[in-house]
Amino acid sequence: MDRQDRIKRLLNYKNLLYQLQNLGFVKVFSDNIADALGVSSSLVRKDFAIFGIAGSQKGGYEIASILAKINNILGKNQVQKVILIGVGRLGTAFLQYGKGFTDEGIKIVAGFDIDPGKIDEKAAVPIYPMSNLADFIRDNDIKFAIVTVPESASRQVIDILKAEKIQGILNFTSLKIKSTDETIINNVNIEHELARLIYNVNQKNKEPHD
Amino acid sequence: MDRQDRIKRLLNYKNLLYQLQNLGFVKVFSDNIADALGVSSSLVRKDFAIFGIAGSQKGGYEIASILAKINNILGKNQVQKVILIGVGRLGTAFLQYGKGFTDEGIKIVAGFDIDPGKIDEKAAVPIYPMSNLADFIRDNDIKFAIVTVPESASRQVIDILKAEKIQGILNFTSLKIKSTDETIINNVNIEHELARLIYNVNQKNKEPHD
DNA sequence: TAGATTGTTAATCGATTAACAATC
DNA sequence: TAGATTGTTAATCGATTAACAATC
Repeated sequence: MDRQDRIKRLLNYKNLLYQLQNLGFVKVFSDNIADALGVSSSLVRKDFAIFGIAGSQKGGYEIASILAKINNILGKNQVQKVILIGVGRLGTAFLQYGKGFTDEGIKIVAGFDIDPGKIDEKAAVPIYPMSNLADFIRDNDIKFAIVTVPESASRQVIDILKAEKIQGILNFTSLKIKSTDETIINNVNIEHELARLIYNVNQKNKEPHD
Repeated sequence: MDRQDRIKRLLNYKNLLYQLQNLGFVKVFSDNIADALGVSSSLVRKDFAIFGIAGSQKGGYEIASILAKINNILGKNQVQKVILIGVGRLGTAFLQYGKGFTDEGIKIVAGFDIDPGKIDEKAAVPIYPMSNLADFIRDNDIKFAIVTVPESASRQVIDILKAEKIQGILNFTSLKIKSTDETIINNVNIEHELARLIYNVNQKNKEPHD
């Protein structure tokens, strides 16, 4: 979990700065960012220094130029095509979400499912049968996939994606899959997020000083 | 992000051990767990030591007893009641998911929405209007909430939850909200997870040694 | 016993923080 | 100028790892 924290903070900086920009702000100090996000100002400056974001001792950092830099770091200049495997409840939610992802320079270009009842090749985001998956990835040069299949299908689907040289997988199944040299896998386990929240609250309630 | 990593690993140990148990395994070595999850065996033993899980130099660790201990640590002996605010696509997905959460000792007991069309007080998990929220929390002694409302409603909903003394919030809106002394907030930002995955892949592709 | 694994200590590593000189 | 903030260095902190004695 080395320097993933730094990129996580970078994404948080981006969100905050867009909000400030909407409020009409032009410049911001590291101290304000620190307060808003609950980190230290040293860390904000250190992060900015590492990502090559420069400020001035006069007016702090210019929001527009930080955002330009961050978007550049994130490669938002070009839209990233993503496919989604498993058009269940969760998968459908992501397909419908659409706009939000577009803001991040991300576009879900197709969904795939084994259930023939789910297929809809004419939809805004077309849903194809699994048999089309390999060809679609190759024909459209897809590098990223979101996996929202049931746990029982998880391993098999991910093996197919690896075989087709998908480079990045966002895995929502409860099976934690390790990254390989070829494919980076980001496991998101919503049950675990909830379990951890509950643990942290229970832990806090145990503390004597209330 | 101090010792949250340790509890995250604990949840991963739990999942793996249940799978091993299904396979008929009774005992396991720290080295096997380490290989399966991509961590070092020292770290597995250190984690176990810290959580009070003991093994033997003969046959390693007994799976059943690790699981009992982990479930005890996670407080799974008693079911945790959770409410969900915002019955949109994502919220519905979680409501339908049900079973998965039950396995974790978590039960979503009600949903809430401002849209009168969403209200369904007779459903398996009843959906109530927002006006019922405060009373429901008090009458049922609710400590945890999942927030899946649109970003525009996010701040307002979370303020209400805080006012009603909700102790833990799992926040899926893109607004990162800080925890307070009273309320722990776990922010899950799916756009960010995807953006980070893409960043990591692009970063890897940049490396000279391929 | 010989071999292998746990449990634990000390060393390492890296991230965060504190502090302050440089700068506007 | 005086005051305030950045950029950066050194100190701190804590988590991970390596190593090995104790143990089965």
